[in-house]
Amino acid sequence: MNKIKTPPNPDFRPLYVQVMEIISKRIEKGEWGPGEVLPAEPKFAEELGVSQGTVRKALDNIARKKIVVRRQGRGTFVAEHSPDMSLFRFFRIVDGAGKAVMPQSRLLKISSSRATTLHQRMLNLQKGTPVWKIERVRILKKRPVINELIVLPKKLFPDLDRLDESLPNTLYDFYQNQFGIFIHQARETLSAVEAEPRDCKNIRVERGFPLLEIRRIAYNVSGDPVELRTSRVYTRGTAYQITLR
Amino acid sequence: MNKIKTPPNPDFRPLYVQVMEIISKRIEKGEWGPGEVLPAEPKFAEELGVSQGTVRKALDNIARKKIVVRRQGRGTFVAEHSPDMSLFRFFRIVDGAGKAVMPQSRLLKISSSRATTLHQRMLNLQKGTPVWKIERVRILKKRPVINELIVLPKKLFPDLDRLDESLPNTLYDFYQNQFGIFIHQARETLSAVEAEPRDCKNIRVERGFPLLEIRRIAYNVSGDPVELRTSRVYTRGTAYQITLR
DNA sequence: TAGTGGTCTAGACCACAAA
DNA sequence: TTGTGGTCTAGACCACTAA
Repeated sequence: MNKIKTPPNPDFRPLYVQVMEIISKRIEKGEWGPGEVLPAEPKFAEELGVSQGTVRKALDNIARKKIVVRRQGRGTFVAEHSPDMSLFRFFRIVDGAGKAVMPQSRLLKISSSRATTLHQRMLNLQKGTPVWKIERVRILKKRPVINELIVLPKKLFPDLDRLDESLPNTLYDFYQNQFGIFIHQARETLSAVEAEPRDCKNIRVERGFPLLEIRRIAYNVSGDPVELRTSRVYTRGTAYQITLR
Repeated sequence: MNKIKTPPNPDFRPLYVQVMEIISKRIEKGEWGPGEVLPAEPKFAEELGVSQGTVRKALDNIARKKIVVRRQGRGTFVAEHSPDMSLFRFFRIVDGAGKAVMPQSRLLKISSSRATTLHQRMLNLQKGTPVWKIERVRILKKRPVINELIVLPKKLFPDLDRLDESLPNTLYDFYQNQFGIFIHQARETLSAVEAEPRDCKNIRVERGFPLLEIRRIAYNVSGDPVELRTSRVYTRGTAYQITLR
């Protein structure tokens, strides 16, 4: 390592920030996969020529960004999705009592298509790039409540259609295990819309009924958009809930 | 200080957590008001009988919770609201381009009332407790887009009606300056609803038009609910946007 | 028992702000 | 110049995990 710790330091950002960047980049490159253990703090300290305290501060910060998980007595691990945590981290739908719920999914169709102008802009794609379209209905207490359309670039999700039988309820652990794509952040844009014919059919409401439309763009660890998801939600007995701090 | 640092430590939580709690409580009690400077790290360290590093860790954590603000070379200050930051922290409405916007407000009415069953449950009040009701319309580019109803316990906001002329656009800095109430957190529940007669009049939509209803409960630093706010938003050219991490 | 992360200390130097 | 928070180090001990 000659990039850091050549006193006087040629890079004027704090050492621990540089260490954060080095380790984050190595995780992004896949040097350690989801769930794998990283070298211990003293190893990093020696390798990078800084004190263990500095490595600790760097790793603590990376852990706060949920890129790694620290476990006392065991080590520091690359974060991974589990069906369980998906529920709380990216899914904000609650029932009438304010409890988080995870509706079951019924897959309608996986089809092959090309990026529209909307997809281009949202997913940062070239015009006409091949994409997958996944249509699902999500069901709560035997009632269909969400009409869901997911758009994915084919390039990142090769042969997705062959896996349609094994498509699980929570997709982000599936993306991680099948395609090595870790969803790290998402931006959601919400509006109120009228039910269209497709909604009427899938979630059994009358034409024009007010639905909550959630448009989500999901990003990987590098900050590139990876998934575009549009959910149209029936909000009688369900709602979208979030805490602002 | 005998609560901490009497080796062997009778309280088995980490020292810095105990220090966090002590300082937080003293802020809650109002020992230092919004914007005021706290004692310096070495002062706290001596007073509490711990090292400066432990105080530092405690204050860093309190700062992450946005209860204090740290300024290099100046000191550590109790957090305060400004009209500017209100925009980004608790107001999630964006325009068509995804830019944060702050609509202007037009006050319709401040009235005196008593807590309904809903208010009781949401604001943790006794039945029939006196409350204020503030009705406002919020305007973006000369178009009314949000119909807003705010419910506040009278006890916490005495003589609010006398201040109706000076009611500003952003209320949380007003609550802080006029009533010493610092809004620290809020929970929002969103659903899609049909426009009611009142909405039709205030934001000029037809009966039944889909609106985004945002129901917000705002909490003070102690975690007690303080404000109940219902906003019904016209979402053509505006939307609710949030980033999940 | 050995190795991991978690806590705590003491002390040094730096960057920044105000008097 | 003084005092603040920010960074960095070195070393100690603790709590937890796995072999």
